[in-house]
Amino acid sequence: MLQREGDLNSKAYKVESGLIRSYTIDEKGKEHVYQFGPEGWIIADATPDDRASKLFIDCLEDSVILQFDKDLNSLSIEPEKIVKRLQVSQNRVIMLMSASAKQRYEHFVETYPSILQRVPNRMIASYLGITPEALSRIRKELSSKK
Amino acid sequence: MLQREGDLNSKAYKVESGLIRSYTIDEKGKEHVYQFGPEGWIIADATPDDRASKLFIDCLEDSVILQFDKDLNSLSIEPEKIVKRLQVSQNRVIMLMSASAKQRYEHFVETYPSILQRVPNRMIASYLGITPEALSRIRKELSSKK
DNA sequence: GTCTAATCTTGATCTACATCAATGTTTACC
DNA sequence: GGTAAACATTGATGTAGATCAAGATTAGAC
Repeated sequence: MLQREGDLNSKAYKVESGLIRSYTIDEKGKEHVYQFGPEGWIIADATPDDRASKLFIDCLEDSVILQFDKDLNSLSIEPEKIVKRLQVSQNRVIMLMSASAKQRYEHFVETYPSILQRVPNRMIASYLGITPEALSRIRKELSSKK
Repeated sequence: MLQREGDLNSKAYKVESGLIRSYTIDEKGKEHVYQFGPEGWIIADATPDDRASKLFIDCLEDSVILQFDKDLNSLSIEPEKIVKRLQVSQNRVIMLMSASAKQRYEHFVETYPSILQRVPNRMIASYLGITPEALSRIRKELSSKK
């Protein structure tokens, strides 16, 4: 566990090896995966530094993580990385608003085939914004089609 | 209309006055508002510059817009603005995944009270990821509570 | 290996929101 | 100021995906 909800929020985590994730827990106690972070990715809570963090961050595999301050002046985070994250986030919003659960799953499979192998289905479901049961049925349907 | 889906995607738009919006149109022809841009905001499609744009951008009011290249080297966009947009986007994803339509509407009302006055309800609905009918019923329910 | 706990699957039922259709209400333009 | 078009509301019905519950499978810990 690298960071909890409510923690001070000034750190970013660069994944050297392994796999981490960031997620929220809602009022019903349900987890919602915001992001997976495989090797090379930087994971951080984008809420302002002086506010309490909204995200939990933890490791899904044995990992080597570089922790550093995310303040802008130090420019410790490359701007392209931020823009890249914005791309991902924009895409995610559009998918959540306009695509069905099945379409979102297919898109995930195409976009992150390697992550698919490495995390349990319930976390994929959580990332997609659906329940494990719904994902199971989608997978069944897709596999029978082939 | 400032930008269409499929256009080359190297521009950002700074709103001096007025109000603009970015949105997608899905395969069924339905609009999905990605962002509203009131005075002071910068609106751009975050997809890579060399790819075709996924977003339409147009004006909702008579507006004065500054258009400029969004390439990073020129640093024409202040980094804080990008981080700010990332915050908004992260929040949006979390809301879409974990909150009901009613909660999302209440959050919108608190966060962007001024925009509420300036755009038709159907665009608010679109931003929230629901239909105008659903929004109408939510509003009815909330107003009767008071 | 065996036992326990986590995960995945399957079925039955429920619900939030979508869709469709009709009517009412603004808005804007000649 | 009348009239057409856009927008908002309301009701009836449909549906994707949630929830609940019960097995089946897999994976770690000893």
